[in-house]
Amino acid sequence: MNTWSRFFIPTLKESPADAEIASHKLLVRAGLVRKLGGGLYTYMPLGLRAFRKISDICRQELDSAGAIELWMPHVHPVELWEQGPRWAAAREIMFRADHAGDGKRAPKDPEFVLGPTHEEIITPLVKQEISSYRDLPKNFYQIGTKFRNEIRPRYGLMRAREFVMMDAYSFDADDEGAVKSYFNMKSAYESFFKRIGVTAIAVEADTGVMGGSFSHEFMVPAEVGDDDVIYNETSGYAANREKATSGLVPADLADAAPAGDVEEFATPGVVTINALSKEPYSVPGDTQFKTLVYIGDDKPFLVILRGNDELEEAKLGSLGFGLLRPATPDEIEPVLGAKPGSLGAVKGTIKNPAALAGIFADHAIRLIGNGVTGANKDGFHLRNVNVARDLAITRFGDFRRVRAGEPCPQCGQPLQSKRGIEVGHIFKLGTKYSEKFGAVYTDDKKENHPMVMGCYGIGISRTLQAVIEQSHDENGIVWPWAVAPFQVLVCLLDPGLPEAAELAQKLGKAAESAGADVLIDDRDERPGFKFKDADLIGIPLRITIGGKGLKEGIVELKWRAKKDVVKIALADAESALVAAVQEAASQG
RNA sequence: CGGGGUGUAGCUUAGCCUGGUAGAGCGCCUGGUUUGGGACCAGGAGGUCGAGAGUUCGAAUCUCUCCGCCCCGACCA
Repeated sequence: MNTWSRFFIPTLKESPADAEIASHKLLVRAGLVRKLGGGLYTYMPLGLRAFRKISDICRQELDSAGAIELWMPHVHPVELWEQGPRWAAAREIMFRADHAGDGKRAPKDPEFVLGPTHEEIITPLVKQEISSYRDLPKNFYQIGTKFRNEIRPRYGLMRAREFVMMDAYSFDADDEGAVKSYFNMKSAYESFFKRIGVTAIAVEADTGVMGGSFSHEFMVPAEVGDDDVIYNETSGYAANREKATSGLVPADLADAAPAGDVEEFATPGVVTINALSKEPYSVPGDTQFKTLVYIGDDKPFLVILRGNDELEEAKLGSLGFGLLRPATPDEIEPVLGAKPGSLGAVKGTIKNPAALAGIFADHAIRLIGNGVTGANKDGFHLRNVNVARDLAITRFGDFRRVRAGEPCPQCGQPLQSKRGIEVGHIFKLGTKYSEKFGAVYTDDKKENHPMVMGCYGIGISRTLQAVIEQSHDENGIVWPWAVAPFQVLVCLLDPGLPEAAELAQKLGKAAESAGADVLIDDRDERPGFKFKDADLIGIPLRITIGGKGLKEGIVELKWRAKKDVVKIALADAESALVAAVQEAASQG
């Protein structure tokens, strides 16, 4: 049994200056982690215990879902990444793992990188090992360290450079199987989050640099989250804002007839939607066309939105470019013939249309019908611009950012929005990686097919912090039973009293045999000090043994999550403690 | 990488504007008094003031460069 004096829990009265949010402060104050550098943390003994609880439960849930654990290297030969489908985008967040010396080896490009995830490793492995439909499906997973050179590490473990992730990769013979694997993992995730006592909701998500066809994120609702979840309680619709759609544009909307000929008018000095909406022009934002210029794999392209809509940059991913960025004014003028502020996509006004990779319009501009846009001539705009007649659109798509209050795409009721922490992600990848790496199998008709993949991640270290963010009060952490580093704290107020110390041992052992992890606070400290520490580190069940209580013939039982203290006669202490442990364990 | 901030003992910080002996609280060590919600008294250890250069008789303080860290933006588990 662990005693506090022998264990190591360096608690702090004050919050470290560099911690901003509650969970980060508590991680440090409760002695769970210590910082080495930006985004680099040591898991202290107590923190490691909670961390292990989470990863063990994760492992159990994946095992019972039929996934198979393995362990892949963290150091990767760079060639695998160069061969993979996303090297251009992925290399920006990857650490190089060059040799540290300088003399012996000829300087050249990095030979090794540190793994940010393992598609590029597992796919060649499976190509090598599996070639028959008889060996499919398979789902491999590991729980290990990942390295990402985040531009901005943040909030402690929330976005770290080195972090621990469960990553799984499924391989199926066909699409139907892949969908089955996908939903199998989705339900494994759901039971995982339920077991660790975390509210995490699955939302539709963008596939990002991963590629693939569809995807869900698991979000822990929290003010400090980095993501916006757009949802509607009636229909159950929930999506990351990057992916969210709305019912703003009716499916049966007819294109407006032209309202008249296109006319040019002078707008000297007007370079914003807002300026054009004011006197003397008074063109409302929702009747203006906004023309944005982006560079996709070195070629410019246009995106057209309603004037008062914002571009949801992630949605440009559907266009299939590898690298995307906004164009600079210097890049825009030679192509369109004007500076930003007077841009448009009206046929015949674009200076060098051949240079464009395409003109992509958001569906919502069809609501405008006839509107105003830039003339591609500095200081001039065009009116009576008709969507169907005048704009040189390559194709329509969903590019705008959805706002709260717009109609839900499923039920039409207003959408709502809240912040969330992304703790898990599942992707149906398709054959993107298997084709690239030649992971094919032979079916029962002797035909070869690429395997259909899925990939799955849970940020274990991030989840640890999300638990704290979701479960704390002004005094400290309130651990859910299943992930608490210890579940029972025996608070020994008078460790010098032999009968008290003896009782602590006896009750501790009883709780242990009932299945709890027990910590005895045997330190020679004042009671108030020990209670403060107990609240801070958040052990769910506290049993207090003190000289005073012993004289009265009682011990005290207190749940961290509750206010009241229950006094229990000495004779009943053991059975009451065991019953409490069993009850907590059964409720999870 | 752009914008903003910050760096003084293990932690939280004062001092910087207006240059002149580095100070406090917590924590730590010793002794004593205390002991049911972060005790008190006395004594003590602990600081290249992020690094380098410059200005100056003299720099924590002023100037420049670099570095670290934090926050806002884009990326992600």
